[in-house]
Amino acid sequence: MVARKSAQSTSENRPGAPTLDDVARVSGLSPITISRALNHPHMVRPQTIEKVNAAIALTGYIPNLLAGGLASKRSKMIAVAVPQINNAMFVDSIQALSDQLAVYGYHMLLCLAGYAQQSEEQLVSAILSRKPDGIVLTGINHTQLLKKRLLLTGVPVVEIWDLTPTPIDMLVGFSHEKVGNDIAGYLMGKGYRRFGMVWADDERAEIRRQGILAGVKPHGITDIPIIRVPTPAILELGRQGLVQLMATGQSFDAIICSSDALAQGVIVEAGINGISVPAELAVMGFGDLDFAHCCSPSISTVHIDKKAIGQRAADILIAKIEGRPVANNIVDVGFKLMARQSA
Amino acid sequence: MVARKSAQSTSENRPGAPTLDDVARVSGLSPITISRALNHPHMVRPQTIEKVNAAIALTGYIPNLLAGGLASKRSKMIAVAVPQINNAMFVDSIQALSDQLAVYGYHMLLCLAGYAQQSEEQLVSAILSRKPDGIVLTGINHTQLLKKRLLLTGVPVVEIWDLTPTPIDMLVGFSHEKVGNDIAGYLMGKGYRRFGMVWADDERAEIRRQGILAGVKPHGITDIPIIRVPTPAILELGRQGLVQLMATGQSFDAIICSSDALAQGVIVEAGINGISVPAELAVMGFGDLDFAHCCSPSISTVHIDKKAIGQRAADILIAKIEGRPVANNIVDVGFKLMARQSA
DNA sequence: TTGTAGGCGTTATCAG
DNA sequence: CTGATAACGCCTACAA
Repeated sequence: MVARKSAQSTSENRPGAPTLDDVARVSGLSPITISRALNHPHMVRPQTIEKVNAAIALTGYIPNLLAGGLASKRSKMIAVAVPQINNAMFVDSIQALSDQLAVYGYHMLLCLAGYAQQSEEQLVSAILSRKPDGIVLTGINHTQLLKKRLLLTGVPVVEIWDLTPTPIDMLVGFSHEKVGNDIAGYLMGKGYRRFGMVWADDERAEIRRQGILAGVKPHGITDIPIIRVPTPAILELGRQGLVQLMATGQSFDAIICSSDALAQGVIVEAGINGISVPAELAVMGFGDLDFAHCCSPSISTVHIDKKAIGQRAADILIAKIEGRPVANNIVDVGFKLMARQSA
Repeated sequence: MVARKSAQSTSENRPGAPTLDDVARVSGLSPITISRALNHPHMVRPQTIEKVNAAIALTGYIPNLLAGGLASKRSKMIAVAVPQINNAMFVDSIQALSDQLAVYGYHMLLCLAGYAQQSEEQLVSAILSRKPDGIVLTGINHTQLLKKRLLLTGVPVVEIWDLTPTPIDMLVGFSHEKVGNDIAGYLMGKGYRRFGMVWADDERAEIRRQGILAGVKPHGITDIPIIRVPTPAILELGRQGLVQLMATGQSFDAIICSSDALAQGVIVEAGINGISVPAELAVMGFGDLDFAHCCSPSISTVHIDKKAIGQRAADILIAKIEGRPVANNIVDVGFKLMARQSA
């Protein structure tokens, strides 16, 4: 305790991690110059940058984005709220979104409602504390309070996986009602009339169902027997769905499912019961999940460009954040009905 | 412009969002009391808390966790690095991890290496700037520099989905080598000898392969024909895999796949070619994905408690962060071979 | 149980 | 192109 070793240039005697000041001291420059070298290199002479890099390597400096974000009011972070990720539908969009955000230098704070069923409202409120530069929300149904809060803070918001002329801010998705209409039209065109449904408990699936009902109504069909299943929709539930439909004693010539996994389950169950698909029973899916095109029989379904949803969402969100013009705040990525073997 | 309305008590004339000071002013308390009411309610009188809540509601105050984190050195954020999320294996673990983190009041920064193939090292370095309170890493293979960095910063780390006696810090996973051994033992026990493999290009899958090879070696089998496929492993690749294996002209009695999706593909392809499973060809998967138990034939596979991995990882990580004792820094969740119809 | 003083690490602003 | 100064919003001491 008598004589302390003379403090070395860097941080010999300091406990915490090296800071901008340490780098400044080592390089003989001022802190702000280090900051600029890192964030606005074009404002600094090349040889100065080299000095800075050397000092950074020497000190092992890691920037503190909490401090940076506090000072600059930009966190370079995007919050993404999804109901659940173990739903095959969303995963590809999230992956693409994350990839594209990375391109722009942003990180993703992923918030899952999860089993705890924390409401989206609470979730987003909590997230706002992190000061994300932008927010991605799933769907277009949000509480009034949430919308108000979002509008109040002014954070750029992109809603995905649905369509409305009046998004909170921006939107990338497609019309589930139209999907339903097209499915109805396709199956009617093929001559099917005795429909049954195996349907996940999901708000967008419900809109597709309405679209289907609207599509078959002109043909005198006013009701379709339906078995509802919980999310995430998995093969097993499809099997159970068909069993339950058959137990009603009615006869069917086409089963419409709210997702490909359910359709696959219906097909498996049909196979076990000696019902040939599509000869005796047609099966229609949704989503064009990776297995749909190469099952046997391949599944007739609706293709969604899930990757595009994530990518475009990142594009317009970051554009807005960085002040670049956004051509269109509503992006309809559409969909494509894939006529395959099962229906 | 002549006379400005007299400034109202809250923020009428202030541009930014309301801060702790605003709440303090409105409630007639000091900022620190507001802070405590929010973060350490037990240190504040109930009626004071009510006053605070009223003021918060009035002002529409949203805490700023960037500032809070900077001051307290705790960000309440966990960074999670996963190679890709559109890999059915990881999704359930991530969901469970996120759910459990939410229980403890932490948010998840999800970082995907993604298609850009940004190295994990760069990824984690970038992440450290956000000052996460903890980090979850996939697997146990990391560069020396990364390990050193992590050790240096002292952030608690949990590695998941693999096993080693020498983790960086903590670990939740299982032995892929043992899985391989057990698969070999099971199939040998069933009398299969002419093996073929359809295998994803993945480091953990490779370890399982080594385990299988080690397991069959005592029986005089020194090599197994293999078709390698890229990740993510999907049904289609399984089909192609079987086609390619058959094209070699060799005969097989059991196809071992690195994942259930591939196994499903092999089964589909076999079915199309009139090869009966398992009578003429056995098929083994891995992962026990949701569809494995209810396909037809059901898939013999290895069950991993994916949810437990995420949950336990959250548990020990948060325990360590919050200074609670961690009974064991290595958690082996094990696995279970599921003997079903396909093999 | 509540308040005061000071600092967390960075960047905006303005000056040179 | 570089630097000095003053925030950014909150929390950890310590004191009352």
